[in-house]
Amino acid sequence: MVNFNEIPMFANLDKKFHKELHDSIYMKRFTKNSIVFYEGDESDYFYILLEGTIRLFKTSPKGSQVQINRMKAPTMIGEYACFEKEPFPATCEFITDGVIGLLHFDKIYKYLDDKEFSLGLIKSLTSKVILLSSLVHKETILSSEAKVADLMIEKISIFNRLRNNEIAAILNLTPETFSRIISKFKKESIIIVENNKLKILNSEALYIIVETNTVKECTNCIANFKKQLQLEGKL
Amino acid sequence: MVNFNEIPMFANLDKKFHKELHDSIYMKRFTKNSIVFYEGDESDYFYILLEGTIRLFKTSPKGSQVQINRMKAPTMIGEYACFEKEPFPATCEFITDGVIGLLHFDKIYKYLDDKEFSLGLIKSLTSKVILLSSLVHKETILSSEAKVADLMIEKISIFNRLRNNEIAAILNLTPETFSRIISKFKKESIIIVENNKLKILNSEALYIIVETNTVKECTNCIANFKKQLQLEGKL
DNA sequence: TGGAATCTCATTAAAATTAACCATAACCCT
DNA sequence: AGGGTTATGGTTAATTTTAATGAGATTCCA
Repeated sequence: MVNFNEIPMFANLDKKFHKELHDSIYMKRFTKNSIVFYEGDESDYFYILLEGTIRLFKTSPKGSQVQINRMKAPTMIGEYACFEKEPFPATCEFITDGVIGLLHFDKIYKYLDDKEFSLGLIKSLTSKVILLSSLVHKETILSSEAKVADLMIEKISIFNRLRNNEIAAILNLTPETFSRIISKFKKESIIIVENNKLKILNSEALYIIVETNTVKECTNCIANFKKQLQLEGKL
Repeated sequence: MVNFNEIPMFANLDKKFHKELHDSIYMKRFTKNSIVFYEGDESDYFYILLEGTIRLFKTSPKGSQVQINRMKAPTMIGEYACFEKEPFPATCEFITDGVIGLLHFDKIYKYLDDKEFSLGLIKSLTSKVILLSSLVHKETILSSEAKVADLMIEKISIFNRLRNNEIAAILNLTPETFSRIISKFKKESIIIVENNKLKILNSEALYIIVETNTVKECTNCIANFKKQLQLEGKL
């Protein structure tokens, strides 16, 4: 049973449409790792993620995956592709089990008479633009180190929730590169791991990394060296 | 004098609004190379490009520019940033002389009552999503060679209209890399330049480059070598 | 008006950088 | 113990950076 009040786009849609929505929406259940649609597919349906988490990714000719983003229910997927009658630019895969609601484009068109619905759709689209534009920023401006530093600043919780493999995928880095960067940050005393929780010791350094795209080799080396000498009573 | 019928978003807006638009729009003239707004600026105004051509680009910490796209009048610029109250993700610079119309966000909000206007705005947003998603594709999936090949397939005219410098900027390549790729394509007899016009000799090869991301080193070398030998009568 | 000086753009080569790729070892946990 | 995960070393590929050069155009001024 779908509660449209929970879905931002439909929440403010005139209630008279809700009954009709219930009748015209087609529900489909997916298991973990199953594919909702492939990059290049076309569709006349809106995909509404009602339950679970999905990820969108592109596949390069060599087979490597570039992750666009992860999305949690409730949200709309690929609505612009439908509006523009364009093929999906990415593959959609479930990370968990979940449910997708399918709604034919023709229905949507009718709802645009409702200002609140239009506004909801516009909001949904603008948030996609923001998302893509931040992706462009990450992929074109930030170096690998800056990507990691940026994620630490923005969403430190991810580092304690997900495996390093998955974080690397989110950042479109190889696990090796990611691991090396983490090691480097530890060596620089920018971060530390205490009882399996990552803690930021020097957030100033992280900001500098994001802004300049580089970690100065051994920022704290001299300071550490002095401390070492002090401990040994030589200073 | 602005003709709103020429601007897709306003064209279908109820005519009763046109008079009001004329009164509330603030026109600003720009010269070539002047900046409309900088990456990070915020604004409560819609920017409507009425005359001329602009380009949007990001600047990396090292000072290099990543071009997002070029746009010709008439079009809307950065409408999503305004909707989301987000800073502009890129700098906007005039390539030619031109005119921008500024319209306060509050006005826009009112026009959303008009379904055609909403739809126009939605269209404008979806086209931005498509644009960004194709940019993501170019920057994350395509190799340098594939980028050039792709542009040759999609818009050969650009190669005869713009300087190599500018084409390189559009593709976010250094002029050197771009030049090398062009030389390579010539050597591979994929393209040829006749009276300053670039012509594609082997479009099949271009498609293969885009799909596989690589030019097989000297695809035609063996064939050419055989031909050479035949000409010399040694075969 | 001719020609030197200056600029811009294009090309080429060599060096440096970044991050992926490959292989292998270490590490955990259940 | 063994599979998934993480770490690390060595190598390679792609592209940028730096530098040098050339080819046209433009300016400037005697």
